[in-house]
Amino acid sequence: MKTYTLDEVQDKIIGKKGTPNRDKFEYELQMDLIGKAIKESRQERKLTQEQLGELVGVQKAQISRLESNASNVTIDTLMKVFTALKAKVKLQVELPNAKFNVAR
Amino acid sequence: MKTYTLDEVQDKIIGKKGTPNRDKFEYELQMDLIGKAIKESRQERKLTQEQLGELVGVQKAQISRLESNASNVTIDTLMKVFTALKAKVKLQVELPNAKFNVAR
DNA sequence: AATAAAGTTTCATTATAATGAAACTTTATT
DNA sequence: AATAAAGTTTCATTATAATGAAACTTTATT
Repeated sequence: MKTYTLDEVQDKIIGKKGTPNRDKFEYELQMDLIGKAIKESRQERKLTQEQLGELVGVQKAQISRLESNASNVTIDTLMKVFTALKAKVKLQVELPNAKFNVAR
Repeated sequence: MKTYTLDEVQDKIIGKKGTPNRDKFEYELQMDLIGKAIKESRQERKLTQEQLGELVGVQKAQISRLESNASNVTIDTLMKVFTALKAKVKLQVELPNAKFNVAR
């Protein structure tokens, strides 16, 4: 099976690190994943959009929109959905250490 | 050189588990902790609110409000801030398996 | 093929997130 | 103690997230 480094794939497809396009893509990628995460979680729970909507307290249309990243969701909305799915959600923030830049 | 299959790349981008850590902060994704994450990250970078504001493109007042959870931030806002801080942010969604409940 | 179920899109409305400006307060520096 | 720097709060405005309803499309079932 052919394999790629993460950087190889990303560089080739979307440009080198630090370039505007790359930053934007990674940023959008995060956003895209939100809807994907909701959809996959819902399917894992074997629920229809309508059923999830009932649990959350919204119409199925709204679930559809959330899954398709139709808008820029708030944390509140995100939590309502994942709570309904009985999912544990964590935000992991990693600050790559800048020490080595200084060490030169 | 470490390589990845396409699936592994996906896992890496999405963030499954067992990811490396340096300065890693894990927060339960709750509204009140978002601000804390921003503040601690900013301080880790030794920036004032005004300096971070310049990087993000907003006034220091806005940074202050974000850090104090004055509102229900959107993913977009969150990403703008963490991108300015050169932080990597991952959303971890865990779906506790219901199998064992049934087993009983 | 018909029908039902599931999912999507559009339109319109309401609530509120995002934000600057400026006054204000708290904390640090001299 | 004075002064400067950093951070907070309030007021007002604009953009948009959240949402239902209903028509519509796609997918599954009979």
